[in-house]
Amino acid sequence: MEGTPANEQMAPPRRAPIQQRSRERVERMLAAASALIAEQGSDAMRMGEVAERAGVSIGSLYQFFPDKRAIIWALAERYTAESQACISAELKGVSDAAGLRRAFSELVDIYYGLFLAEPVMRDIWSGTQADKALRQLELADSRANAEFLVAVLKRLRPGADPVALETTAFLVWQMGEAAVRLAISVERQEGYRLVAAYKRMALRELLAE
Amino acid sequence: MEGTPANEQMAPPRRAPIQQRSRERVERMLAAASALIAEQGSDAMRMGEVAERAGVSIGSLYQFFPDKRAIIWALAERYTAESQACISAELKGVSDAAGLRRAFSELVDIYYGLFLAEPVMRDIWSGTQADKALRQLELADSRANAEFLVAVLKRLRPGADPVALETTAFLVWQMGEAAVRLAISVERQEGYRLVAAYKRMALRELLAE
DNA sequence: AGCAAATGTGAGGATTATTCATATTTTTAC
DNA sequence: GTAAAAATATGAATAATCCTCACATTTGCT
Repeated sequence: MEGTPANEQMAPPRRAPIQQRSRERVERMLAAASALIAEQGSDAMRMGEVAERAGVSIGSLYQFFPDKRAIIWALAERYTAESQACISAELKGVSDAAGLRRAFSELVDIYYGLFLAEPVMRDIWSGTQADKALRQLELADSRANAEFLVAVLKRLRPGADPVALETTAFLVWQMGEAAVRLAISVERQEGYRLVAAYKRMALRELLAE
Repeated sequence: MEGTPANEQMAPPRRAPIQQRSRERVERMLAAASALIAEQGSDAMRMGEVAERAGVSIGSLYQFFPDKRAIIWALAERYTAESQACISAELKGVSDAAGLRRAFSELVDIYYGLFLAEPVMRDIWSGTQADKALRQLELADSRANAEFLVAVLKRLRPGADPVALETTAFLVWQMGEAAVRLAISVERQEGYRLVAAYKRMALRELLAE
């Protein structure tokens, strides 16, 4: 599934690596792409350079990735899968307001920290909107994460309208992504303030009514 | 100034149109670009096509715009200037909570409506993050707009910490842009709910404490 | 061994942003 | 009014890249 965004308007699909050999080579390709993105950004990443650094031919690259975007998509998918697991774990046991406060604050900090520490993630997700497939992945990810939040909210406010909870959770989550992206693109000091303000704002909404 | 983002890492600057003749031609270039973006998106917009549709040579295009991004930037700048005037007018006289509620709600509706109605704006601002210069323009715009909000907040809450107000206003504004972009990329029905939820969330924050 | 499927290769096709030497028009200087 | 200077116009040619494809090699299987 990796490297093949299930999406309309995509390039012709490629074969998935079956043999051990090709699986290892695909790993090298992704590693090379990751390194290049970290160094120069995904826009400046050249397919020829990825192939060279991975020690494979340009043809091999295209054997497994239909086009340049697919490589970036594959990297993005790994990040989302990883963070989704983390989010699920953090929110799993929460069942009261204090617990939500703690877990939510923790999550935002982790997410913010990830963006600060991972240039690749920063690059990929700041260019999100330009790419239909990536945008789709982000929305799906956000919805999935919002679900965990909805589960918590249902425990906290059993009487509330489920649709309203969905909406709130989804919105809060997307606002969080936007807030973190904003925070990393301003001075560190101001970034902290913005993230803190977001936490207050989000928790006020989540715990209100 | 148009067509020349004041920014690092930009292409060599071009001459500004001085004579009547060239000013009209530049207008035609921008109109052609706008039409093409509306039809196919800025990514699919071809420089040659812009020139052809504007009835000028490809060389003339590059006489006034250093590169493709500069054309998009020039269009974006017009939108921001226009909406900034609108925002300023709407918030100018607000001096109580009820007034803020009304004006803010109005502004969000206008902004949401603009995005729904203007394919060019939608295209440009959904690709924002990918382009450094555009991102810069967006942040500057957001800060400017937040200032109007800060002015109102200072009237409403004279005792509050100015820095906190700045932070809140800036964050709320950016969240608004994110919320509207989110709203237009989901089903209409859900979009409405999300925008409404954003309004509640933002106003709760703006009027709190 | 021998066949089929999977994988590997890199020169070359195709597209497109951008440049530049040159021609034309407008403004300015006298 | 005229000549020099500045502004503007042009499009063939350049350059940079993504991606394809026809053919070579390796692996898995019987």
